[in-house]
Amino acid sequence: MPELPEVETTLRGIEPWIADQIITQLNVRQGSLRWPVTPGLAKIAQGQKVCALRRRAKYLIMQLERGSMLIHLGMSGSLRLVEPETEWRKHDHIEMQMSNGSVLRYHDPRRFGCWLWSGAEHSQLARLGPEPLSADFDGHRLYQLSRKRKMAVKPFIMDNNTVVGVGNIYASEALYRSGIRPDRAAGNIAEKRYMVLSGHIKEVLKAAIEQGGTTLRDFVNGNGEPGYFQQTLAVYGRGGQPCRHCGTLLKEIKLGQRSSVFCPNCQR
DNA sequence: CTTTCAGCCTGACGGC
DNA sequence: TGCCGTCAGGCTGAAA
Repeated sequence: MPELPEVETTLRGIEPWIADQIITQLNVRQGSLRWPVTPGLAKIAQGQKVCALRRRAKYLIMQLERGSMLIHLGMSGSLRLVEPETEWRKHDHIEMQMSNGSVLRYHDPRRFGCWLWSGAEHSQLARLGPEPLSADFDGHRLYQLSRKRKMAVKPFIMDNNTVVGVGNIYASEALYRSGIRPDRAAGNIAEKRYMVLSGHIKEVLKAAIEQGGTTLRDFVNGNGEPGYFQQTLAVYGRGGQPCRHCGTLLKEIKLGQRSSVFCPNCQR
Protein backbone atom coordinates (compact mmCIF):
# COMPACT_ATOMS: atom_id res chain seq x y z
CA MET A 1 0.00 0.00 0.00
CA PRO A 2 2.01 2.90 -1.20
CA GLU A 3 1.44 5.91 0.99
CA LEU A 4 3.44 9.10 0.78
CA PRO A 5 6.62 7.65 2.32
CA GLU A 6 6.65 4.80 -0.20
CA VAL A 7 6.15 7.18 -3.08
CA GLU A 8 8.97 9.38 -1.79
CA THR A 9 11.18 6.30 -1.35
CA THR A 10 10.38 5.20 -4.89
CA LEU A 11 11.24 8.64 -6.22
CA ARG A 12 14.59 8.69 -4.46
CA GLY A 13 15.35 5.17 -5.62
CA ILE A 14 14.71 5.66 -9.32
CA GLU A 15 15.59 9.33 -9.79
CA PRO A 16 19.38 8.87 -10.19
CA TRP A 17 18.83 6.27 -12.89
CA ILE A 18 16.39 8.09 -15.09
CA ALA A 19 16.97 11.83 -14.62
CA ASP A 20 18.55 13.49 -17.68
CA GLN A 21 18.18 10.26 -19.65
CA ILE A 22 16.26 9.91 -22.88
CA ILE A 23 13.33 7.53 -23.09
CA THR A 24 14.36 5.17 -25.86
CA GLN A 25 11.26 3.02 -25.63
CA LEU A 26 8.07 2.79 -23.64
CA ASN A 27 5.88 -0.32 -23.68
CA VAL A 28 2.34 -0.40 -22.39
CA ARG A 29 1.13 -3.97 -22.01
CA GLN A 30 -1.97 -3.21 -19.97
CA GLY A 31 -3.37 0.28 -20.29
CA SER A 32 -6.52 -0.29 -18.27
CA LEU A 33 -5.67 1.44 -14.99
CA ARG A 34 -7.63 3.75 -12.69
CA TRP A 35 -7.97 5.94 -15.74
CA PRO A 36 -6.98 4.54 -19.12
CA VAL A 37 -3.31 5.17 -19.88
CA THR A 38 -3.17 8.13 -22.26
CA PRO A 39 -3.63 6.73 -25.78
CA GLY A 40 -0.41 6.90 -27.76
CA LEU A 41 1.70 7.42 -24.65
CA ALA A 42 4.49 5.22 -25.98
CA LYS A 43 4.87 7.30 -29.12
CA ILE A 44 4.58 10.59 -27.23
CA ALA A 45 7.24 9.66 -24.68
CA GLN A 46 9.75 8.06 -27.02
CA GLY A 47 12.76 10.30 -27.67
CA GLN A 48 11.97 12.75 -24.91
CA LYS A 49 14.38 13.48 -22.10
CA VAL A 50 13.37 13.12 -18.45
CA CYS A 51 14.09 16.67 -17.30
CA ALA A 52 13.01 16.15 -13.70
CA LEU A 53 11.20 13.78 -11.39
CA ARG A 54 9.23 15.14 -8.46
CA ARG A 55 6.46 14.21 -6.08
CA ARG A 56 3.21 16.03 -5.32
CA ALA A 57 0.94 14.32 -2.80
CA LYS A 58 1.15 10.65 -3.76
CA TYR A 59 1.69 11.45 -7.41
CA LEU A 60 5.01 11.15 -9.19
CA ILE A 61 5.47 13.75 -11.88
CA MET A 62 7.92 12.91 -14.61
CA GLN A 63 8.76 16.15 -16.33
CA LEU A 64 9.64 15.61 -19.99
CA GLU A 65 10.56 18.18 -22.63
CA ARG A 66 7.09 18.70 -24.05
CA GLY A 67 4.91 17.99 -21.02
CA SER A 68 4.74 15.60 -18.12
CA MET A 69 3.62 12.15 -17.08
CA LEU A 70 1.49 11.89 -13.97
CA ILE A 71 2.08 8.56 -12.27
CA HIS A 72 0.18 7.16 -9.30
CA LEU A 73 0.87 3.82 -7.64
CA GLY A 74 -2.71 3.34 -6.51
CA MET A 75 -2.71 0.89 -3.68
CA SER A 76 -0.74 -1.98 -5.10
CA GLY A 77 1.55 -0.33 -7.61
CA SER A 78 5.34 -0.29 -7.64
CA LEU A 79 8.09 1.06 -9.85
CA ARG A 80 11.33 -0.88 -10.01
CA LEU A 81 14.54 -0.83 -11.92
CA VAL A 82 15.11 -4.23 -13.53
CA GLU A 83 17.80 -5.78 -15.67
CA PRO A 84 17.19 -5.48 -19.41
CA GLU A 85 15.23 -8.42 -20.87
CA THR A 86 13.86 -9.35 -17.46
CA GLU A 87 10.97 -11.73 -17.85
CA TRP A 88 7.57 -10.06 -17.52
CA ARG A 89 5.81 -10.97 -14.32
CA LYS A 90 2.07 -11.15 -13.99
CA HIS A 91 0.75 -7.60 -13.47
CA ASP A 92 3.81 -5.91 -14.99
CA HIS A 93 1.95 -3.35 -17.10
CA ILE A 94 4.43 -0.74 -18.34
CA GLU A 95 8.14 -0.68 -19.10
CA MET A 96 10.31 2.33 -19.78
CA GLN A 97 13.78 1.91 -21.34
CA MET A 98 16.34 4.68 -20.93
CA SER A 99 19.33 5.74 -23.00
CA ASN A 100 21.75 4.68 -20.24
CA GLY A 101 20.37 1.12 -20.31
CA SER A 102 18.17 1.47 -17.24
CA VAL A 103 14.81 -0.24 -17.43
CA LEU A 104 11.89 0.83 -15.27
CA ARG A 105 8.97 -1.53 -14.69
CA TYR A 106 5.53 -0.60 -13.43
CA HIS A 107 3.77 -3.44 -11.59
CA ASP A 108 0.23 -3.06 -10.24
CA PRO A 109 -2.05 -6.04 -9.50
CA ARG A 110 -5.14 -4.02 -8.62
CA ARG A 111 -4.62 -1.42 -11.33
CA PHE A 112 -5.70 1.53 -9.21
CA GLY A 113 -2.73 3.56 -10.38
CA CYS A 114 -2.37 5.83 -13.38
CA TRP A 115 0.01 6.92 -16.15
CA LEU A 116 -1.30 10.08 -17.75
CA TRP A 117 0.29 12.45 -20.19
CA SER A 118 -0.42 16.14 -20.34
CA GLY A 119 1.23 18.92 -22.30
CA ALA A 120 0.00 21.39 -19.71
CA GLU A 121 -1.21 21.17 -16.11
CA HIS A 122 -2.71 17.93 -14.82
CA SER A 123 -6.23 18.53 -13.55
CA GLN A 124 -5.65 16.02 -10.75
CA LEU A 125 -3.18 18.42 -9.16
CA ALA A 126 -5.41 21.47 -9.29
CA ARG A 127 -7.14 21.39 -5.95
CA LEU A 128 -4.69 19.66 -3.68
CA GLY A 129 -4.02 20.95 -0.19
CA PRO A 130 -0.51 21.62 1.15
CA GLU A 131 2.26 19.07 1.47
CA PRO A 132 2.29 17.66 5.01
CA LEU A 133 6.02 18.24 5.45
CA SER A 134 5.91 21.84 4.25
CA ALA A 135 5.60 24.95 6.39
CA ASP A 136 2.21 25.59 4.76
CA PHE A 137 0.79 22.77 6.80
CA ASP A 138 0.40 23.29 10.53
CA GLY A 139 -2.06 23.16 13.41
CA HIS A 140 -3.46 26.58 12.59
CA ARG A 141 -4.60 25.33 9.22
CA LEU A 142 -6.25 22.25 10.74
CA TYR A 143 -7.98 24.41 13.32
CA GLN A 144 -9.21 27.02 10.85
CA LEU A 145 -10.45 24.50 8.28
CA SER A 146 -12.23 22.37 10.85
CA ARG A 147 -14.44 25.02 12.43
CA LYS A 148 -18.10 24.02 12.34
CA ARG A 149 -17.21 20.74 10.64
CA LYS A 150 -19.06 17.75 11.99
CA MET A 151 -16.96 15.22 10.13
CA ALA A 152 -14.82 12.92 12.25
CA VAL A 153 -11.24 14.10 12.60
CA LYS A 154 -9.74 11.05 10.89
CA PRO A 155 -11.50 11.44 7.53
CA PHE A 156 -10.89 15.18 7.92
CA ILE A 157 -7.10 14.79 7.97
CA MET A 158 -7.28 12.18 5.20
CA ASP A 159 -9.10 14.66 2.95
CA ASN A 160 -6.72 15.84 0.23
CA ASN A 161 -8.16 19.30 0.58
CA THR A 162 -7.05 19.54 4.20
CA VAL A 163 -3.57 18.15 3.64
CA VAL A 164 -2.29 15.68 1.04
CA GLY A 165 -0.62 12.34 1.52
CA VAL A 166 -2.09 11.25 4.85
CA GLY A 167 -3.56 7.80 4.26
CA ASN A 168 -5.26 5.38 6.61
CA ILE A 169 -2.09 4.01 8.19
CA TYR A 170 -0.43 7.29 9.08
CA ALA A 171 -3.67 9.03 10.04
CA SER A 172 -4.31 6.23 12.54
CA GLU A 173 -0.79 6.37 13.94
CA ALA A 174 -0.67 10.18 14.21
CA LEU A 175 -4.00 10.28 16.06
CA TYR A 176 -2.77 7.64 18.48
CA ARG A 177 0.42 9.55 19.19
CA SER A 178 -1.66 12.70 19.69
CA GLY A 179 -4.14 11.08 22.08
CA ILE A 180 -7.11 12.03 19.90
CA ARG A 181 -10.00 9.69 19.21
CA PRO A 182 -10.43 9.22 15.45
CA ASP A 183 -14.21 9.60 15.69
CA ARG A 184 -14.18 12.95 17.47
CA ALA A 185 -15.85 15.70 15.44
CA ALA A 186 -13.20 17.77 13.67
CA GLY A 187 -14.93 21.00 14.67
CA ASN A 188 -14.82 20.03 18.33
CA ILE A 189 -11.05 19.92 18.78
CA ALA A 190 -9.06 22.76 20.32
CA GLU A 191 -6.32 24.57 18.45
CA LYS A 192 -3.67 23.35 20.89
CA ARG A 193 -4.55 19.74 20.13
CA TYR A 194 -4.35 20.42 16.40
CA MET A 195 -0.85 21.82 16.97
CA VAL A 196 0.11 18.52 18.57
CA LEU A 197 -1.58 16.52 15.81
CA SER A 198 0.07 18.37 12.93
CA GLY A 199 3.44 17.79 14.60
CA HIS A 200 2.81 14.06 14.88
CA ILE A 201 1.62 13.81 11.27
CA LYS A 202 4.94 15.31 10.20
CA GLU A 203 6.92 13.09 12.56
CA VAL A 204 5.29 9.85 11.56
CA LEU A 205 5.72 10.59 7.86
CA LYS A 206 9.34 11.65 8.31
CA ALA A 207 10.14 8.51 10.30
CA ALA A 208 8.56 6.31 7.65
CA ILE A 209 10.49 8.02 4.89
CA GLU A 210 13.74 7.49 6.81
CA GLN A 211 12.98 3.81 7.29
CA GLY A 212 11.91 3.51 3.68
CA GLY A 213 15.37 4.70 2.79
CA THR A 214 16.79 1.45 4.05
CA THR A 215 14.92 -0.44 1.34
CA LEU A 216 16.30 1.65 -1.52
CA ARG A 217 18.42 -1.25 -2.67
CA ASP A 218 15.27 -3.28 -3.22
CA PHE A 219 14.05 -0.80 -5.76
CA VAL A 220 17.36 -0.75 -7.59
CA ASN A 221 17.62 -4.52 -7.76
CA GLY A 222 13.98 -5.14 -8.30
CA ASN A 223 13.77 -7.58 -5.43
CA GLY A 224 11.52 -7.67 -2.43
CA GLU A 225 8.73 -5.55 -1.12
CA PRO A 226 9.11 -2.69 1.31
CA GLY A 227 7.79 -3.83 4.66
CA TYR A 228 9.60 -1.41 6.89
CA PHE A 229 6.65 0.15 8.68
CA GLN A 230 5.03 -2.92 10.14
CA GLN A 231 7.22 -3.19 13.22
CA THR A 232 6.59 0.37 14.36
CA LEU A 233 2.83 0.51 13.95
CA ALA A 234 1.08 1.07 17.27
CA VAL A 235 -2.57 0.77 16.23
CA TYR A 236 -3.03 0.15 12.50
CA GLY A 237 -3.97 -3.49 11.96
CA ARG A 238 -3.89 -4.19 15.71
CA GLY A 239 -7.60 -4.12 16.53
CA GLY A 240 -8.40 -6.29 19.58
CA GLN A 241 -4.78 -6.39 20.72
CA PRO A 242 -3.53 -4.57 23.83
CA CYS A 243 -2.38 -0.96 23.66
CA ARG A 244 1.39 -0.88 23.99
CA HIS A 245 1.13 2.03 26.41
CA CYS A 246 -1.68 1.05 28.82
CA GLY A 247 -2.70 -2.48 27.89
CA THR A 248 -6.32 -1.59 27.12
CA LEU A 249 -7.69 -3.60 24.20
CA LEU A 250 -7.60 -1.53 21.01
CA LYS A 251 -11.00 -0.83 19.51
CA GLU A 252 -11.81 -1.10 15.80
CA ILE A 253 -14.54 1.00 14.18
CA LYS A 254 -15.49 2.12 10.67
CA LEU A 255 -15.11 5.77 9.71
CA GLY A 256 -15.84 6.87 6.18
CA GLN A 257 -15.76 3.26 4.97
CA ARG A 258 -12.32 2.68 6.44
CA SER A 259 -11.32 0.65 9.45
CA SER A 260 -9.97 2.74 12.27
CA VAL A 261 -8.19 1.35 15.31
CA PHE A 262 -7.62 3.31 18.48
CA CYS A 263 -7.07 3.02 22.21
CA PRO A 264 -10.25 4.04 24.09
CA ASN A 265 -8.14 4.90 27.14
CA CYS A 266 -5.22 6.84 25.61
CA GLN A 267 -7.26 8.60 22.92
CA ARG A 268 -10.07 10.98 23.88
C1' DC B 1 -21.90 24.49 1.06
C1' DT B 2 -20.83 19.63 3.56
C1' DT B 3 -21.06 14.81 3.77
C1' DT B 4 -21.71 10.13 2.14
C1' DC B 5 -21.08 6.45 -0.92
C1' DA B 6 -20.57 3.51 -5.19
C1' DG B 7 -17.24 1.98 -8.20
C1' DC B 8 -12.81 0.71 -10.04
C1' DC B 9 -9.61 -4.17 -9.28
C1' DT B 10 -7.18 -8.41 -7.54
C1' DG B 11 -5.31 -11.30 -3.95
C1' DA B 12 -5.66 -13.01 0.63
C1' DC B 13 -8.35 -15.16 3.84
C1' DG B 14 -12.17 -17.48 6.39
C1' DG B 15 -16.13 -20.47 6.29
C1' DC B 16 -18.24 -24.32 4.50
C1' DT C 1 -10.10 -29.44 -2.66
C1' DG C 2 -12.44 -25.51 -4.30
C1' DC C 3 -15.99 -22.19 -4.25
C1' DC C 4 -17.96 -18.00 -2.43
C1' DG C 5 -18.21 -13.84 0.12
C1' DT C 6 -15.71 -10.19 2.25
C1' DC C 7 -12.17 -7.10 2.87
C1' DA C 8 -8.42 -3.82 1.78
C1' DG C 9 -7.11 0.69 -0.27
C1' DG C 10 -6.96 6.12 -3.02
C1' DC C 11 -9.53 8.83 -5.55
C1' DT C 12 -13.42 10.80 -8.27
C1' DG C 13 -17.83 12.24 -9.12
C1' DA C 14 -22.61 11.88 -8.26
C1' DA C 15 -26.16 11.93 -4.88
C1' DA C 16 -28.12 13.31 -0.55
